[in-house]
Amino acid sequence: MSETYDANTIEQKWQRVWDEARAWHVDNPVDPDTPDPAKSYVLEMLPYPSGSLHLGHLLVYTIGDVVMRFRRRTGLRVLHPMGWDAFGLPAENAAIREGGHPREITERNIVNIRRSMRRMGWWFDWEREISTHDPRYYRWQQWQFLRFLERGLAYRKGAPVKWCPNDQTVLANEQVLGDGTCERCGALVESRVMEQWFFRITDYADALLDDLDTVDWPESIKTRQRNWIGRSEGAEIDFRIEELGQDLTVFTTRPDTLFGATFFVLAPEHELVARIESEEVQAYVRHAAAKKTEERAAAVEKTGIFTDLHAINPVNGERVPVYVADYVLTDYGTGAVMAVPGHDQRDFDFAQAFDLPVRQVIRPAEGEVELPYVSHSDSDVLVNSGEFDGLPAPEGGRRIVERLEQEGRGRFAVNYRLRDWGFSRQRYWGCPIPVVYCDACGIVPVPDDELPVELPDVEDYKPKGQPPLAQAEDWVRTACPRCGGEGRRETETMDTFVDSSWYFLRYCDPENDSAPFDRAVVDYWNPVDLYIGGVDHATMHMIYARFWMKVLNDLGYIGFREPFASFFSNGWVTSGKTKISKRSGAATGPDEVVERYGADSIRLCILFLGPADQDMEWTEDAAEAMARFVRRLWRVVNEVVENAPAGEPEGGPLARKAHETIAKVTDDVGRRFAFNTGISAVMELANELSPDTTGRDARFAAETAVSLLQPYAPHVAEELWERLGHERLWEQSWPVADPTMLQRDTVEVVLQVNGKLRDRIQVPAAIGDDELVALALESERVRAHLNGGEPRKTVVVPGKLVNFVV
RNA sequence: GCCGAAGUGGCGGAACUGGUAGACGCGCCGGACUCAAAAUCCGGUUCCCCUCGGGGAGUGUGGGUUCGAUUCCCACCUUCGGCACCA
Repeated sequence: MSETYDANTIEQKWQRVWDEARAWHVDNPVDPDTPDPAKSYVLEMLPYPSGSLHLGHLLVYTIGDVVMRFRRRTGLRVLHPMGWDAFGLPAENAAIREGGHPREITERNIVNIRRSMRRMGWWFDWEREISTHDPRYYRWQQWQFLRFLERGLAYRKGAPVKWCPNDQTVLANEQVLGDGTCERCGALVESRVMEQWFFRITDYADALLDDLDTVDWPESIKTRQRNWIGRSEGAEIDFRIEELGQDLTVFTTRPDTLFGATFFVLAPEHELVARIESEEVQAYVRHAAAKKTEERAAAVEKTGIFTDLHAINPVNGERVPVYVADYVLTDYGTGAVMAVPGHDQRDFDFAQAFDLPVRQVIRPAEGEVELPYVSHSDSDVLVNSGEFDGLPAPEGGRRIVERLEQEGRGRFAVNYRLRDWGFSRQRYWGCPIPVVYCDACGIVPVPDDELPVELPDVEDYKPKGQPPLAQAEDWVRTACPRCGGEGRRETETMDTFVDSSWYFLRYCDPENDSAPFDRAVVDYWNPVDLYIGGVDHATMHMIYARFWMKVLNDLGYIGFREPFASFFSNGWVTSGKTKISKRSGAATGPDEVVERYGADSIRLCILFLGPADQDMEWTEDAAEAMARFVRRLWRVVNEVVENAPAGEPEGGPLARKAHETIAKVTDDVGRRFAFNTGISAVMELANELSPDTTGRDARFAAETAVSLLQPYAPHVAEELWERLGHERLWEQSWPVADPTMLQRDTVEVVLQVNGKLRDRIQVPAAIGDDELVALALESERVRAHLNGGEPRKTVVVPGKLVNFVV
């Protein structure tokens, strides 16, 4: 009897061995200019270094580790790095709350998490580790920002921004939740106009949309990005405001309804509205602007006010009243709409409330409908539309725009939901923006040779109207790089999404101190072959990173346009019905469960819970079950070592089963990412082994099970491999199923009558159809169900079944 | 409203291109070992009926295609997710 299984001892032993061998490291190629079909870049989204690992981390990094180990053993050269998304609010808030410097808190967390990661047996190339708060990293981010600035891709403008009164910072639209609260702290978000830094991501809207066709991502993720970009085709139409003698442009996707425009509406935030002198109008605007966006959206009753202005419909010269109403959104289109109450529910509601005319201009080819008629089909025709009457609606719309185009009063246009990316933050713990404000020269970039602009220490991280960096007076006051006069540094910092837009390039060349990276090395490894992470980053992070790559490509720094060739989106891990995330905190600490069950069992557990791309509920029962399996495997393999001789397998049933398992696991892990069924297959093979299984096939089956389990449970696999008399399993080629072993001499054939299973018989695999049918008809059970009659029809699936139809 | 994904035992889930539905695991039941318990091992476990040979039903619902449908088609219901007063 061998000693009992002790996870901790074994796991620590092998982790030492791997570290000594630097088994997790991969060198850059000697000749990066030669493309290498055997290279593979496997990357998981880098973690935010909060206090400790959570269950979500357990899943992502275990998936990545399993894929990486599998790919290595199939002969690929795999890059699998790790780094820290170290800047950001949580560390800063912790510093405000508990004192201390965000840097100290962050670096302490990094030490903890790195230790936990090694404890899990995850192989990351620690010689490539980076952290976004390291000046050696953000220096090159500043450098890239300056390149963007030179091309006008980074710019400053006053814009209404979402302002979190609690965090005292601007939020991206994406960081405001659906109920109008702050993603981070839950406070109600307000609207403010501020000078902000923006990246011109909207220039890339079409490229971001089109290039989705070139990547291998789940369709649902692509759809989310498409929704996010929100492209709609339509037309811009100029309405002359009679009293001001000025044109106002509206965007519409329904130019075919232009003749039905019976009034005109401006959003309260529209710049024209501010110039209206009427006290009544201004009172309404104040009232409307004070309302929260979501209240406005929820309101069924339309409110608004007449402005005394009139707009001239360019298509028919009609003079229609101009209203201000909060049902028109400032964020979409131009913030002004032509209202077509006959064919839009919102406009209709407003017309009813304000007693405005409703005109039908679209009619279904057959029959009448009640207004508003908002659905549309290709068979609809235009009515009450002058010379365009009788045209099918889509064509009519086109013709209307074409005519307006000739007259210079309209044009075909595309509108996007996507806004430019506002990336400045009024917070301390972020990458400084390397510009200087000079009264004489304006915005002056910091010269490349003065980078990095290092983040100075400040007394207090709490923003009080102005960014915390403003306190560092000595740092803020600096000579203007252009004229040498008095200048002031930018005190805002970059959104952390900038940090994560290019980190995967830096891993390729982390030590480079003359450039962000060497182009040849980056082009060798990239694009990332498999990116793994949560759906929560499907829009923001993954759109920003795609944008960044397109810009770098346009500027000639990289040779590709898409960062992530394929993407695996892992599910949410919940525990006790609460989401495990950095916000809600982990209910069960992974560190404790690892202590209790061992890393191998936990790795198996998190993957066995269910399909890795679906949400799953963490239970300790599963950890218990996996620990039981590992112990059983341990015992059984040790028994095999004692009882079963080594040598060529004999090709019996056990060897065959082993080969079948190889085929199954290879497919599950290598192609389908079905980690749970891969584990099941190994368990099934292990179930065939028992204390009294002997013979060379038993030995072979045990070796196969251990070898196949290695990506999942690397420590115990390595230990058992050694006990089976071999060395360095991690360097062994992945086993290949022998096709001849997958074929059987005899096969079980199912016999059906009218599609119902009636019997099973063993027949030679090579049997002919006629012979098989003859054998099938000998079955008593089949004959009983044929009731002595002859089958009307016989279907034979060779090697599988015979179906008699009566 | 539009778009996307999914509905299978008591539970998590399997079934890759239409071919033995319920792999693997949990839980439960029975047994072995034990003074006892834990641990471990062996057997059983979709439901209903049964004369213990079997028989019938069954993958959200209703239709369809097919010798045969969890898988394909149509309609519907439910759940989850994304987008949305988008003019």
